[in-house]
Amino acid sequence: MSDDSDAEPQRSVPTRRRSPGGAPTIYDIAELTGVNPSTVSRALGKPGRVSAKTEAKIRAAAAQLNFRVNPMARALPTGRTHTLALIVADITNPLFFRLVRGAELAATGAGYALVIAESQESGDAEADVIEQIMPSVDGIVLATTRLSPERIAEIASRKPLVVVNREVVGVTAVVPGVERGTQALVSHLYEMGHRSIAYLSGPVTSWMSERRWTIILEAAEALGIAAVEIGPASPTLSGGREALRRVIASRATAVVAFNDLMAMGLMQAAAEAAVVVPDELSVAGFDDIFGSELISPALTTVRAPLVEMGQRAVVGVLAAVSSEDDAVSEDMPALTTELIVRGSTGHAPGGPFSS
Amino acid sequence: MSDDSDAEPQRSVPTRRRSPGGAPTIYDIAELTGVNPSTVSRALGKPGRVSAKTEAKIRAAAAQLNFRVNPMARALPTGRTHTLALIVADITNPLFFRLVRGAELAATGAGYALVIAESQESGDAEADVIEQIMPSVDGIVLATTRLSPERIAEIASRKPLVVVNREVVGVTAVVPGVERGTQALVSHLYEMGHRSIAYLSGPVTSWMSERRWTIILEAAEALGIAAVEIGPASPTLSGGREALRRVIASRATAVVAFNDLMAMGLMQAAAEAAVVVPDELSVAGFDDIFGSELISPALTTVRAPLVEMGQRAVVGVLAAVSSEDDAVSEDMPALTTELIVRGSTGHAPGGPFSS
DNA sequence: CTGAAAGCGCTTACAG
DNA sequence: CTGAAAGCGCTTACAG
Repeated sequence: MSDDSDAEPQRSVPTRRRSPGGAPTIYDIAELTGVNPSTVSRALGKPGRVSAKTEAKIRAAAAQLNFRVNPMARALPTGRTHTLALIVADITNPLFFRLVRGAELAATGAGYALVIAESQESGDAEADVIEQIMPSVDGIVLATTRLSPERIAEIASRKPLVVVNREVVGVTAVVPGVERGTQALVSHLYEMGHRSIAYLSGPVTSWMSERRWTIILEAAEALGIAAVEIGPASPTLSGGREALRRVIASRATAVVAFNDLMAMGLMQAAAEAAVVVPDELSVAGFDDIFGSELISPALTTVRAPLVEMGQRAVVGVLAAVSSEDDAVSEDMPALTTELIVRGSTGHAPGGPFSS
Repeated sequence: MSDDSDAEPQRSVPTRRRSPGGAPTIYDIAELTGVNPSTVSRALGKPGRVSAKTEAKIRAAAAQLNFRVNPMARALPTGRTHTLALIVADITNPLFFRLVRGAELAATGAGYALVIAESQESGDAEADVIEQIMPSVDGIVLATTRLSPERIAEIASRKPLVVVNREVVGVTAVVPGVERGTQALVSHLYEMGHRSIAYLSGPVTSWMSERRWTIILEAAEALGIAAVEIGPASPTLSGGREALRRVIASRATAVVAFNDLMAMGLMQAAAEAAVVVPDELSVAGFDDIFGSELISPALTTVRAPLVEMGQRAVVGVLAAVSSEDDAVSEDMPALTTELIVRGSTGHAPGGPFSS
């Protein structure tokens, strides 16, 4: 009686998909193994919640079907997307490469995907980008400079957030100790005979630029030498280039730029203006980005542990994500900075060692 | 009778959330405006499907509640995540900065998020990463070198995919025309008196490395000069450094590296070995990455339009995503490469112009 | 240990 | 133009 036109309506078995998207679901596995979908879910989730035998069957079926849990479907009931956002100001700034790599490593290692978004050095864009990405992620690493502390605190109240290279009250921060490297830099310049140092600052909104200047100022005061702040300027090659004139006018014999990019711009402009580095002007930067070693003379810089900073920022976010506890206590050893002396700094002109 | 212990059980009104996550939902808007949630969904989706009046009310309420559609929830019924993946081999290779920026621009401009994943120059990792990210994205841009054409074609059969800097039958590719810049480079070297050129190749699996070598070989043959391939080598600074010995041994007077990073490594090693560039050895690379201009002497290179390539790759994926049509026809003007002559190439030693 | 049910927040035929 | 319902693929109390 295999008659298709049987009067009796076929019992409507709720044949769950084999979805058009093609991807197998837990229903396929359930069908294949003869268990309930919820059992499949349990077996594939935390182990030990299902008999070893059933679990083995289910895992085998999952493997056979090449099953992957649908992250979207999982995110809905759990509220967990297993995705983190890293917001940077400018993707093309080499500073971010190592930071991104560190964050990537830590995120991937924990089974999280990392969405990288760029705020294009604009405060409004920054806020928009964050607002837009927020619902898709479990937490955020913020490595930008334009947002106000109030906005940041507000975002932190909504999602786990870690800021990099700045401090905001009540928000977890990953900031290397700048003192060590920076003081070493000023001492180094002092020993080379410099008695007047210019600091070329970055964006006004940059907490880190402010911080670096403060330390330079204090170190200069302690040594009894002159220090002057020039800027603010764009934290880019051109920001550095455009500042050369003011640096020269300051009569400082050494200039420390907010970052390596600016320092390099300064050196390029100096070369074009036939100002010899370091004989006539010593130049130093911060971060030790790719290229610092390549430029000629190679750039003296205060190196930051960027890869580790990226990793740590992600670890911090993840800790907040899982503990759901707002109180994120940090017990990790302090991150610090280190002076790398290269050819761009030398004896002060007119001093006892000058040629 | 406001007695809590009222015997009559309270009618369980299905009070829809005001979710713990805090984010407002379309149910909140529906409640606030007195319409059905489905109407809210329609009003906020494609316009014109709801009366202007209702839509206005709904939009006002949405704005008031600061509503953002939950991308996960939307992805489930639609299958669209509004997220794209960009897979790169090595995030710290400056080559990718401009590519990433272009991709970012195009994606963000289209309302898509971009997930960046790194495959760490390993074929297995590459496959894993892709497999893992697949369910979360609507399409993929692949800028890696390790995957076999078969694997790539297989992936392309499952999701919209665009490959960058390589060609795979049946898969949309964004590849700049290498001929122009490369031929110009060989001509330039020829005119400088070079009669023997070495090509330092990248990974064996690199389609683009092969392609560049082919063109150099053909150009050299056409000019009647010698060309030799050295390698394969790692597409990194150290890959370049380690190859110097073999380059010298080849007696070629000019070396063209697979990419700028390798060319720079070669120059660093040359400097350490007191081999003067370009007087004793001319060096050139590909891509014109950040740093090429900074190294001394500055690097002669064949520049690729990386930002535009990134944009175009995303546009290509998006086209496939929306047309759902496998036949992606490309009508865009060809992308091309351009020779940038800088200081690292000069007259061949021993030639009529040599010092 | 396992099944049945409800729900995550949205979309989309299906009626009207 | 709008409402009611079903469903996307998963998770997780609730029973047993």
